[in-house]
Formats: sequence, structure tokens, C-alpha cells
Amino acid sequence: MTAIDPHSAEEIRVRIAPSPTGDPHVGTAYIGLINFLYARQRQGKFVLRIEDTDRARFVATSEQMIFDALHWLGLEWDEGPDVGGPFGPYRQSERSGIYREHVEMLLQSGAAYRCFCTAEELEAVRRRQMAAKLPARYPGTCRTLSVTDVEANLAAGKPFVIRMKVPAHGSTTFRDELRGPITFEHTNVDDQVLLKSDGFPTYHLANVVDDHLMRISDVIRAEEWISSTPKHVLLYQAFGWQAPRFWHMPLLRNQDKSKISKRKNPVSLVYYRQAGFLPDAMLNFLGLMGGGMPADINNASEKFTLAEMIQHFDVKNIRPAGPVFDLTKLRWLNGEYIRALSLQDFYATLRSTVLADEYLTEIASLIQTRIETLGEFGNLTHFFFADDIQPASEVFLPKNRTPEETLVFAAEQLAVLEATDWTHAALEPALKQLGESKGWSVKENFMLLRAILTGSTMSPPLIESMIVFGKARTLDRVRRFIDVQKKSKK
RNA sequence: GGCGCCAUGGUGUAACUGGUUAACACGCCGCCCUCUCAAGGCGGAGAGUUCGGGUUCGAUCCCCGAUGGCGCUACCA
Repeated sequence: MTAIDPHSAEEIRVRIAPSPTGDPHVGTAYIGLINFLYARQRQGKFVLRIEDTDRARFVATSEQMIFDALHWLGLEWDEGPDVGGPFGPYRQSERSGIYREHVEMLLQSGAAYRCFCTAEELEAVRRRQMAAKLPARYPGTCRTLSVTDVEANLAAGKPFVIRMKVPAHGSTTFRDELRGPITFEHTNVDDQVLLKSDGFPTYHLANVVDDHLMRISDVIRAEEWISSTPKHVLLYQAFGWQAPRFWHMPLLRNQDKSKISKRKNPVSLVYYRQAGFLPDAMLNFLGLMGGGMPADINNASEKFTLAEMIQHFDVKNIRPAGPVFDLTKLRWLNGEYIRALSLQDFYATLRSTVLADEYLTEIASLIQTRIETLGEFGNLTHFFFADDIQPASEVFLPKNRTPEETLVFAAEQLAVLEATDWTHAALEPALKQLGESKGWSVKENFMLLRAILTGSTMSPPLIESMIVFGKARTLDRVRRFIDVQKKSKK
């Protein structure tokens, strides 16, 4: 590590690099906020890069949802896939040539090598190591392959990956700007795969190459990356590049202190938006996580705007301990923001969110044929506007089913809903197939979901209702149902 | 198991470069206001700073160790 700060005169450039694998995550918003503030405070640039190198988990609609969520919060970026910029493309899937070129450099210099081991072989080795209570490490089989062996394998058309050659001895130390120097012995750093057999880079390679090419001065990311940072530092060295500064932010936590997860918390920004959280409240709340703001701003120590954060927030003051994402406090804060609105603004906000024309039109189309007076509108649509639906057991429990098996089935429904595109064409067969395979009739199957979603056995058509209500909120309702039922059994 | 990070009430934070009756906010409880529920006002309970050593006249704060929590340990990011 260099002692002198090589960045002092440089332009500050930071980035967030979300992966389009599902709904935009509240953790992305948190890291996004801190990067945004850091850039704005230093007249720097805030870059949005899409890390879509995992084709197995890729979700086509995800990228746009990420854009929308960040716009909603007002975390505007200076460079990105949609707005362009001087260091594009900003979507990793469009940079394959760049990675191939760079991995070739590593191959040439001997900092990386081809590995022909199969997944099965590696899995077997890993199992043996685990059984022997040894650390699970790549055994190094292909590290020392001769040129002729490599040629032969290539000629035979064997698939391969490219691994980085971590030095056998010594250690790597890097500085974390929040924690100080952190050292890893090379014996504890695995020969990371850099290029997968499908030709796509892994995070580690793509990240280092892009951060360098995009002139990123400060990598501000989540704490979970600390253990892989030595790999990144080694890569910078192998390329002969100056590494950026590293800042690892604490991980947001569930109530039980585990890393925040959808099982135990709503984590989708789409959910928060649709459930009627205000962006300013969300931003304010995220700004509270880990500290960073001075103790007393305008006599109201815990309430501040984005502008005030730009003015007063200091990333150096972040505490490294992982803060619990406390929904109760977020709700209180959100209430404060709602109450602070003028009646006109409050009403306008309602009309643009939970009472938006498009939403109401869709709902209207579902109930027009089902009511006799307009006054009955609310009877059938209550669940579209409520946030605490919990059906009584008489409502959700099918005849001849035990609460236990019903809960198990609900969990299976949840898994199917999570994995299915939010369209009628995909949802109906997926749900029916699940019912068939588990011996649940269509009626039982749909009625259970209807009860969970609407709190009633009578409602507009189920799947249409789910589509209008939205995936994020539907999933949350099912998760909450399961959660409440589990707790009430205890 | 290995490696790493972290540690102030239930939760989020504060406590100047070691000296405070350990502060504020959320939540909780009570009272007031009030047709109800919120909001608002007032008050209260709740931590001696994970534990054990050390340094010091003096440690929440510095050092060491232990314990606990978390993360990583993938051809996921």
C-alpha cells in the first residue's frame, strides 16, 4: 500500500453497481445514498453501472426498476447506461471484449491461468475438505499445467475457466477508510475464477477492470466485500494499476441482526414506494443508519433533507457496526413527513400514488360488473388500499386441511410467485401446476391465496387482482401472513 | 471448521484529542387534551457502555485476551 495519497488532486468519481437480478434493493439505496452524497460534496461524479454478468440470475425487467427506484429517491447519477458518459458502455454485458482483452494480459504475465477442472471434480474436493474440517480451497490442480497440457486440453475442446494465480506466500494489506489497515494471508485467499466458462467475467474481474477504466477514485460498497478486497488489490497490482480508496459500509440488518433479507423484512424499493412511503422519509431514514450526520441539525436531530445531508453528512463518521433496519421507526418518520405536508400537497401525493388514475382505473375494471351501487366500491376493493390484511382461520383454512399443511402450501405458493413473471399467462399455469403436484385442488389453491391477499373468500378475480396489486406488495402480504401464522402457533 | 469485521438501553444514534448524574430519538408505560382514534403536551421505566485483564490519578473512549454477533468461504453479486 502506498503511503502517499495519490488521489488528492484527482477528480472524485464514485459508483454504485447493482445487479439486475430482481427488485431494486433497499441496500442499493443505502449504498447509493452514501456514494451520491460523497460525490455531491466534492463536485465529483456519481456513476451508475449495471453488473449483469450473471446470466442465470438475470431478470430483464430489473434494470428499469432500478432506474425508477433511484429516480424516485432523487439519487440522480451523472453517468450510466441510460444517460451515457465518457467511460461507457456502463452495462457490463456490453463490455465483454474489454474483459477478454484484460484477462489475456493476465494470462500473458502469468498472473492468471486456465483451469480445466469440472464442477463435479471441484465439488468432490470441496466435500472432502469440509469433511476433513479443512478450509475449502481450490486445490491448485491446473496451476502448474504445462504449456503442452494446456494446448492439448484446448485442442480437445475442453471447457475451461480462467483463475487468478494468488501468490502462495506472503500477505496483502489494504486500507479500509473506516477501519484502518486490514491484512489477509495469501494462504487464505483462493484462486478466484475471473472468467467463467461461458466467457462472462466474474464480479471480481469486471469490477476491478471497470473501476479502473471508469477512473473510480473511491469504492464505497457494502461490508460483505471486505473478504474479497485482497483479491481485488492483487488484481490492481497484476495490472500495474493504482487501487482506489476502499470504504466498506455496514450491512443493514434484520431484527435478529442477520444481513437484511426478504424473508424477514421488506427489502424491495418497489414495495416501499407502492406501500406509500415517501422518498424523503426513506432517504432520511437511510441517512440515520450508521450515523454520519452531526447530532443536532435545526433543533430536530433526526430529521433532515437530502440537501442537508449533502451539507453536513460525513462518511468518516459512519459507525462500522451493522444497524438494524427498524420498520417501526421508518413508519414513524414517514408519518412525520406526511403530517408536515400541506393538505393540498398531501392530497396531491395521494393522487399520484395510492390513488393514481392508472391504479384506480385498473381496479375499476375489475369490479364494474360485480357491484350494484357505486357505494359498494369499497366493499370489494378494500384490500387494494389496506396494509394490514390478516385473514381469520375460518377464512383461509380449507376444509379437511390442517393449519400446518396449509402453511407449508402457502410457503410453496410464495416460492412459485417469487419465481414467476408477473403476468396472467405465467402465473395461472405456474400456480395450477404447483397445486397439481401437491394435491391441492384449484379451488383450495386459489382460495387460500385469495384469503391471504384480500382477507376474504369473495373478491375480484385472483390473478388479475394480484397483477394490479403488484408483485412486491403481493409477496410481502404472503410473507407477512406466513410470518404471523407461524408466530401465533408458538 | 478457516479467515475477516464488529460490540453503548428492545431499536437507531450521542458523549471534544480519556474527566458527564452516560444524552437524544423510536418503541413501551402513565397522565393531560378529547365523542373515538391519531396527533400534540407532560411524566416514567429501561444501559453504567459484552466480559476479564492491563495502561492511567482517572477509562464508553487506548492496549491485550475471551465471549458473542455478523460477513465471506460459488464458474452469485
